[in-house]
Amino acid sequence: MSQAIRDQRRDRIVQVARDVFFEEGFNAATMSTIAARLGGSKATLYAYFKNKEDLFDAIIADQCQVIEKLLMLEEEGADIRTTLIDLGREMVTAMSSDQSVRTMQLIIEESRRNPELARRFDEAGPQVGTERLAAYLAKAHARGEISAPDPVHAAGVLAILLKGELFFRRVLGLEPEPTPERIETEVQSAVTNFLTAYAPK
Amino acid sequence: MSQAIRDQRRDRIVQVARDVFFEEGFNAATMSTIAARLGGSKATLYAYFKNKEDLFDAIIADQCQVIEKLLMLEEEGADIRTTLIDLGREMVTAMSSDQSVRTMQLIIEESRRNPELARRFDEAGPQVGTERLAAYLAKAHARGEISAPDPVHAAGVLAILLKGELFFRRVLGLEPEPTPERIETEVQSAVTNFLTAYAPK
Amino acid sequence: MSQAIRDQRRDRIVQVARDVFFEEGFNAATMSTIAARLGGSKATLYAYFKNKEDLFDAIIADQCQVIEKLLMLEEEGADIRTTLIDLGREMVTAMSSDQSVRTMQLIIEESRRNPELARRFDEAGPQVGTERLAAYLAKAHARGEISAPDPVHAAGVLAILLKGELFFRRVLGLEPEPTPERIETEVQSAVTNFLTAYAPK
Amino acid sequence: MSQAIRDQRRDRIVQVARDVFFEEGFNAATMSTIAARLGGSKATLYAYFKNKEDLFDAIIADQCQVIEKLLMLEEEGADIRTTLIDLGREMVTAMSSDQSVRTMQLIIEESRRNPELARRFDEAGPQVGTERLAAYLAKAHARGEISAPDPVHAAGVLAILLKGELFFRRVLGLEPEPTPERIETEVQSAVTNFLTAYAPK
DNA sequence: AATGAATGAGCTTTCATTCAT
DNA sequence: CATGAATGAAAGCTCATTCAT
Repeated sequence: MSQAIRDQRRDRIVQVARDVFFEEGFNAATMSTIAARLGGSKATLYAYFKNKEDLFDAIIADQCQVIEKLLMLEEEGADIRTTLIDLGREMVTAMSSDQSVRTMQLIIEESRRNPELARRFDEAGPQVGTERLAAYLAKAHARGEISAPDPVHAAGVLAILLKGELFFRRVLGLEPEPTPERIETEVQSAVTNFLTAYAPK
Repeated sequence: MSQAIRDQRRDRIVQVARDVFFEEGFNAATMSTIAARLGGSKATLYAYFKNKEDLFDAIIADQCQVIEKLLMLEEEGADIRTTLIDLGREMVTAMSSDQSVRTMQLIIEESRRNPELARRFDEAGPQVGTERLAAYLAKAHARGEISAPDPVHAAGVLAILLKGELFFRRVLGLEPEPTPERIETEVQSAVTNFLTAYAPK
Repeated sequence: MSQAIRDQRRDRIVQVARDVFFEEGFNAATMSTIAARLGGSKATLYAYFKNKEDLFDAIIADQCQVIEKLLMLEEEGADIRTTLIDLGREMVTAMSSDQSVRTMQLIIEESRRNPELARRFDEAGPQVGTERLAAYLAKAHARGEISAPDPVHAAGVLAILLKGELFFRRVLGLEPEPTPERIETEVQSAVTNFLTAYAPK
Repeated sequence: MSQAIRDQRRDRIVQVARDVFFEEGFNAATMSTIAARLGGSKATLYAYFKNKEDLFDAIIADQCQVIEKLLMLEEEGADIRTTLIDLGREMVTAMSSDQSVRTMQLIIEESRRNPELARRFDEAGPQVGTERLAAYLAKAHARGEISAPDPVHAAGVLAILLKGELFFRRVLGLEPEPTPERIETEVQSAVTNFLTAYAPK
């Protein structure tokens, strides 16, 4: 019971700290700010997390889970174009969300200090997406709908076409979160290009 | 004359400071470290740059110029595949160099404080590359070598295919600087995909 | 009955706290460490002792009792040299034990904050020893075995000869606990010197 | 020239810090207090000493020098009793001065953290004193004035007789700095006892 | 113009101590 | 009564920035 309360409090800390880290970046965010925003004292923070770095890591881990969950949609038995568009929409929406982009930016800021973070993010986000695409493309290839003898590589190409310039500009902070319409356009274009390049011979 | 000496000294500061910022990141790099490495005093630094932020901005501006210069190669009159591979190799080499990647990472770290930096980097690097591709693609379309009625968009697609997963992983710190062989493979794959997708109808 | 339990619990606290204070010193020892080692909570500690200082004082008081008990041996009717060696061995063993030396070190660390501690230690340890020596020397003087018209002063001299450089170096942390052989040598030398200096005229 | 000023400032820091450490002990003394007393800022302190421990070590080193200087008196060609009294007076005065006693107390407080300090103090103070006594006693033995075939051991005995109970009580904080009269009494008593014990056979 | 020295402000972290349960 | 959680206060240390020379 007490453990439940502790977990609940811990979650609140993670939430608040995430907001502060998102707003200010790792260095500019101070434990004082986080404690103040929490309405508690710094010492309480340290009762839950050994140090600032640990707290930060916990937040990134949490974000990785959140992002992983955004990629859970099951593909339907529709035709390949519709399916890829559905999968693509989901991926683009997830990866270009403020949540995901800001996480990436923080990870990049800290990647020198802790390269492990980037690895974990990659496994929870981009790689999960690419794997799911690869699985589907393998089946599509088997069904003769596309010609992708190396489905993993093909998935990489599709993934990058989906991310596109948009994602790149997002990470640089040059673009706001895209509207669903914008996402739709990007995804359509990406899938079209992909299907043309990988059309069955 | 005194001005020439001043400019020379300033350049040296920029050089040294760039090394330190690259090695340590914006926050971890201290004015003391830079001054020590320079063999001068901190006060001298402040005689040339109003503050740390200013110095950093100057370094990014300098890097933008450097990167821009890396993209100056003139395309030859060879066939389209060869030409695109040449251009692509140049772009990928430039964009995935430690120089460029580290610059991007620093810009991302500071993008909240100064979004203008990202804009300038984009204009000096990625956009220059894409524009040159667009110009060439327009001509190729006119010659009927590809079907790209919107050459700017096509250039965006080619650009992203060239950057590929590699570039993202580079920025996340997950990959070392690629070998020329690795670059060659990536470029070939990207150009092949592009030419298939944009083949003349 | 409840009081008995309380006393028992208190004793355990004193024991554990003593270990921690001995290992870490007053400042480095934290109430958290003590509570953790105790398997209880800090608040419990405060139910038994008003504050850290109080707890420390209790430990020193306890140590004084322990040390006092080490000096309880009754001297035998043997010849003076044998008797002084027996008494001396006991004193040196007691005073140069880790227990006693560490206590002295802690007292010295805290002597500015609470000079009373040193007084109590002195009364429980060194003074007790000296008094017993004085009592015996008075009798020996009466029996004409030595010439010590001021037996208290003579006892002081003997005491210091017994402690010797060894004790001094022990307190500075320059020597480990002496072996029985080492003690024997020191005691013999001290008693010899003493008996020569205080030989009956 | 600038170095001279730096050294001067450093000396002032050592002086002030010593006072604070003497008054408060290592742990209770804070860098803030020292800086405030200095009229400067903490950062200045850290420009001269890497950290608190370093500053403390410098102070102890300085005190060791001071104490060593107190033991520089050259013994005269007077008779042995007078000479030993002169040497003894000097030793007791030096070793029981507040300066020396407080230094020892601080060293004891820190001896667990840095046992090296105690060693250096021992070498600068007590050992120097004992060595000088040993040198003189060797000569006196050669002249047949005393019987001390092992002059080093004899010097140890004399040294401990000189320090006496007084010194131990000083270190425990039980006695104020002794008056010259008190010192005289102690020294006379010690030398008398020593000369009786080591009288030529 | 260049420098060595100085500093104010602030950061992370710790700890003795106290409540609410 | 015992406890887990919370905290105010402070400590050591750092750094961008500014003077005095």
